[in-house]
Amino acid sequence: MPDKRVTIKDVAAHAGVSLATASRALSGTRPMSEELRSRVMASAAELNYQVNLLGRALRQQRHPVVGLSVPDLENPFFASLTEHMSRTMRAAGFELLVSSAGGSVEAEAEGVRAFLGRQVHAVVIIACDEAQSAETVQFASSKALTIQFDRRVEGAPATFVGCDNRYGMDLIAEHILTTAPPAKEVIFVGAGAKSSSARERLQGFEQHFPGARTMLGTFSLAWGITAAEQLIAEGTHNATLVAAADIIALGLISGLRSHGIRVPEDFRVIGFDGIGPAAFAHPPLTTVRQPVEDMCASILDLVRADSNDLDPGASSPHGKQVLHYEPKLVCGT
Amino acid sequence: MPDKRVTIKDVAAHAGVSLATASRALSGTRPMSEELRSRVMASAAELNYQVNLLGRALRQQRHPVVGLSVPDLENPFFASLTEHMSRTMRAAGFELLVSSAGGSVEAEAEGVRAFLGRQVHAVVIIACDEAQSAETVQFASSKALTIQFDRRVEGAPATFVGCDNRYGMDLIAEHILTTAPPAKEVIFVGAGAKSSSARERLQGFEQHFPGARTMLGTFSLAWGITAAEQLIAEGTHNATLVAAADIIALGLISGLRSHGIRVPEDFRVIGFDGIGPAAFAHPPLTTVRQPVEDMCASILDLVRADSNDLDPGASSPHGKQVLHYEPKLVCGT
DNA sequence: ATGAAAGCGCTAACAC
DNA sequence: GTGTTAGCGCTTTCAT
Repeated sequence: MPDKRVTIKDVAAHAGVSLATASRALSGTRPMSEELRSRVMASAAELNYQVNLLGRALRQQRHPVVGLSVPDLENPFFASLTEHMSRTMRAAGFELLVSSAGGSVEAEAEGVRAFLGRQVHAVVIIACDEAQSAETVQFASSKALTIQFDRRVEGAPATFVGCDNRYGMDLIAEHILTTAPPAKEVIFVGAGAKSSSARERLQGFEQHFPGARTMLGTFSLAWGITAAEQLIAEGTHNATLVAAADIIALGLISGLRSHGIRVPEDFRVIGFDGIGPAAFAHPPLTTVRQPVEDMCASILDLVRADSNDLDPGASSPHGKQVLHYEPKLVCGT
Repeated sequence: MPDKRVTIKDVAAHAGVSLATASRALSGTRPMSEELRSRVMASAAELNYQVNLLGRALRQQRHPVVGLSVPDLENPFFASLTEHMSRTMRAAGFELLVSSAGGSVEAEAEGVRAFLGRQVHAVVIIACDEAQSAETVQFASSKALTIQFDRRVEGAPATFVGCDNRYGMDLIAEHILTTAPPAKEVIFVGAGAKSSSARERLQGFEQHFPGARTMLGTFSLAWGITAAEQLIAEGTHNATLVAAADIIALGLISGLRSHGIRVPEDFRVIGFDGIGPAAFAHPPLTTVRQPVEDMCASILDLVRADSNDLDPGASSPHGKQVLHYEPKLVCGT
């Protein structure tokens, strides 16, 4: 049964001091006599006092809260990004609000609106849809520091932090060309062009393998399985499959093996992202690992820079920046 | 570049009405002339006005926000629970705040404190540690409606919503005894007793297979792989492995197969939870699926009941309740 | 139907 | 070093 609400007023009364003194004691922002301070702290503890951050934020006109919008937490890559962001922000004294769009742009918009209504210091958004999320990113940018993460939308004036997908494909192409039998067919199993990452990876692939076959679905295990079955039904043998994401690659492997096809003997499968389970696959998946830690650190820097910006909009260039991080090849096979 | 802050005062001034009128027009809480209302709405739109939820919450002394604390988002079962909670709450008009503890009870405590400071209507917590999280649950209970989800701590006066782990083990035992060759050794691969779910599943197993071997690690893919390697190193052949979670089961399969061992021919593996990837394994993992949707709906009911409770603590019994949901066997093999 | 004003909990000027 | 007070943005009596 929750306590009756206890405010700083109650603490002050209990300690026999003024509100200001109680506030100063609790936030430790001003020097004061040790005797009073400890008396206030004792009262606070006794009354089970907990600061009301709403009141504080309203008064201070700022609070250390960052909102993160992700497309879908069932996708392990996004779950991992969220976990890393959570750690990074917490360590730096920022609270992280998370909203999962569950694949819906409407839900995404609603989540971001809620962030802004809650006066978050910054919005970090992994956009659901390259086209349809643009409005949401635009809107967020008009209200708070907004950072696009991993996926970019068209023409929004918000800084982007993500990995260099083209370069990642360069690494994969190089790996294939230096290790695979040249006769082997190379097939791209990607996702529809609803996100910049899907598009860039596809384009990167096409640049290296012009005319090669491409199959597009969604970033999901299910699509990988479906694609595998399609390939089997068509009688495809012995190909190198380049997946646009580890989750698709794992689906491919699962789908191939369930039909008795050997990986990597019959089919070779290569992933992208570097999620945990990829390393544990049998054999370990060859993939391109995104430098998630570096990207999170970069976002923190941006948030901090804006935080220190006492004259907002003056010194810091709020223009669009693009911060690309280099992924690294992780050879499994 | 963010706008200068625009408040309801600006809207009122722009529309040439009082603050009260502007507020009523925007929240639609009172009847008023259509002409004024539309004028206010137009001004709000023109000024790109966005309500400040901090001010509203402070004034109303409540807001429709629920905090969810999870142990670790890299665990796909928790990611899935989070995704489901997000959908459920959003659909019901509640905003969901998510905090991931990343396995640390300190981080968990910090996250929950932040929730409470933010005056959340309810706290839903999947406790990290059966013993060490007790204090945090206790504390949350003293400040807001608190619901324990999936994992329970010792002696906290907070309602619990989760699946009936003992019953789940009954189902698994029955399945094994009716389908496996009796000679096959049965081994439990679980997690240390840091959570109630780990403990209950272990106890459920021991009840059906007294004296059977048990191996305890963590709820992770890595532990499943390690356990598999340990079994192989010992020369174990042909056993039925009961994993305490799908994620462990998937690790076991991966570990076994990487040494050329066939599943399910040589070893049979059974999981628990019913996460998505389990269904896509090859062959599909036999597991016990938790009724996640029902559990989320149940939590929503509890939150709503408390929400409607205008005289808090009077009608609703804020005592400890235990709501068990029945898992269902999903046969993969 | 509309406006004036109080006040949610908190902190930061400003007095003393 | 401590107290008094204004006010952050909002809703909601209470008047009119």
